[in-house]
Amino acid sequence: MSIQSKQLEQHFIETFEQLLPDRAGRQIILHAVEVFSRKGFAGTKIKDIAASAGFSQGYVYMYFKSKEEIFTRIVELASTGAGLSVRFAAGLEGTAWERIGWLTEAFLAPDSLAIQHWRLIQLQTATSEAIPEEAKRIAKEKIREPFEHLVPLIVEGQRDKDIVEGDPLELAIGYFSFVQGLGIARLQTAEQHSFPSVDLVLRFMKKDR
Amino acid sequence: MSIQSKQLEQHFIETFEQLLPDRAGRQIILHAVEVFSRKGFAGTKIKDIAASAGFSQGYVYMYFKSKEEIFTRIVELASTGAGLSVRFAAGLEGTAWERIGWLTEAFLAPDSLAIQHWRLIQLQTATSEAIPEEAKRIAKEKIREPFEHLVPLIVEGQRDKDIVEGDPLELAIGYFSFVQGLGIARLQTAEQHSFPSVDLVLRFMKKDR
DNA sequence: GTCTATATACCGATAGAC
DNA sequence: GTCTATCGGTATATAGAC
Repeated sequence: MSIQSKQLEQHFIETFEQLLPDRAGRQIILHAVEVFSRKGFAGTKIKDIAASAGFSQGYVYMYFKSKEEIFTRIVELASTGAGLSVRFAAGLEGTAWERIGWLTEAFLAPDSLAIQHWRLIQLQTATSEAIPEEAKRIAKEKIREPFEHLVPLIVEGQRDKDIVEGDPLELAIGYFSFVQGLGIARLQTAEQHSFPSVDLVLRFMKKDR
Repeated sequence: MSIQSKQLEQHFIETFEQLLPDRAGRQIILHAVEVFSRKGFAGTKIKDIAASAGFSQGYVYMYFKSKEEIFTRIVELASTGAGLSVRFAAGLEGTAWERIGWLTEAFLAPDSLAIQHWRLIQLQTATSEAIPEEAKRIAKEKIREPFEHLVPLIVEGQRDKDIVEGDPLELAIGYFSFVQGLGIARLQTAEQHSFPSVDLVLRFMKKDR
């Protein structure tokens, strides 16, 4: 794994460290992310989160006024983090093609399970109606950010003759779809070998050689 | 849209027509697919399904003994259908590359919303723990089938020099991930233009030209 | 065949004890 | 600072009415 993609993962983790509340509230959020990502919003009981964090059921309400509030807070963090990751990658030293490669490497890393959990939350937010209205609103509002940082990177790569010609937004949608799909596939397939490499993933947008 | 991918869609629909029960049971299943796909297993109330199908809440229990049974039955149908679609595509007349193209076309068709709903159920089954144990078991058991039909097709495409060299299973995982990711993206992005074409999607596995 | 009414259980949220 | 007890609402599943 490259130094740059490790930096990216580190940046991702540090960003959340800052945004998270202190003490018990932090424990609750961190465990809630994990439980929500496995069971979904409706399938998660406050008792599950409390048990996971090592507290009693009622104690959670000392820090959050409702299940909705916990979920909405998490969606806000996840949505912000997605945009920041891409922005950080875009700001690294290197060609556009290299920077996209590092970003992809970080996204596909099998051991960055933390990132996977946050992405599962985003997935639910995107596909399920049974989540708080405010969470939906926030997610919808922030979905543009990753695209806003990736599209200029793609345009630069096209100028460098590394990326195929065509609508940069179409390429960006293809990119995030592919990466998102692989993140899901990684969770369901047991076999970690035979998993697509960064080079194979980026081949769809690589200019003919 | 090609004749072949229309045939594929038609085959998909007809397959389910046969597998579905008669009369009210069928109506319940069809509406349950739609509601489950929008709200998830835990987020769906029997009342929602009943209301959607035009029945009272209690009436549903004349045909199914529990919510779990409805969901499990749907997962079984969806899992079977996924394998059959790929098998049908593999059996069409044409080169391996053409057949993969038609399959992709059918998968990405924006108007085949029925297919999208079935796929969302599969998505939930793959990513959520808050679903019936038997549904998980069935989904896990049947996930191999689409791969078993696509891998030989990829090998054939490699022999024809249309598909890049490399582990066919890796390419198959990449393919289904990409298509799955695009299916999700289609549901969240409003803009239907700027959506990746079949050619762009398949570019990642196309042999250098 | 279809609906209404209800038993039973569970969960989110609150209040009060230690 | 943390837990236990409980209230009120809601959902599943059943039973009985039309």
